[in-house]
Amino acid sequence: MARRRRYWLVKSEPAVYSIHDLAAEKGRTTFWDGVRNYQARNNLKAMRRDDGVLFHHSNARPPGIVGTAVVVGEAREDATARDPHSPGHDPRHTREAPRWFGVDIRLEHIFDEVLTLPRLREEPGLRDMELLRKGSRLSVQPVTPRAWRRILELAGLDPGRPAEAAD
DNA sequence: GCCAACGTTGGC
DNA sequence: GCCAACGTTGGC
Repeated sequence: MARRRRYWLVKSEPAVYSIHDLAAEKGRTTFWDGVRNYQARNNLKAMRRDDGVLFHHSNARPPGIVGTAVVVGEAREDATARDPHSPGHDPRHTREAPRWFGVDIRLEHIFDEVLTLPRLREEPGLRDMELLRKGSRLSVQPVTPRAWRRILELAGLDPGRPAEAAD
């Protein structure tokens, strides 16, 4: 009955919103909003409570994966799309017919060291990651269980809950 | 700062 | 429906 846990990766520019900003939030939890790409939005909508999230710093020096979070609430309307003063304002979005969504995530771990893109590229097992594809821009992307486990190993963490254990 | 990659827009 | 123009992302 239980759905298998899924894994995701979200990007954020640390100058805009870093993992340390997430750490400073009440309950270390935030509503992940502002996504304005349909594929990324569809990934947000596919997220379920307890899914694992890799937190990536883009446009950073160095860019890389800096920690993990967990999905604590499923997709709901991104009200910033209704705010005329928001850069993500979209007049096609209404409360009644929402077009854009966000999810609630809670910080789990901040890695001791950034897993930089060059470091990740050294890993044969991670070659297929969307993140490492040339020109990859998708800001919310799926991660395979295998990649999740490898990345947590590289970060020196126990991959945690036995994600692949019998349901 | 450069620029490749890619999504979106809008004329036709 | 096509596709050129344009804007954005994000590594380097």
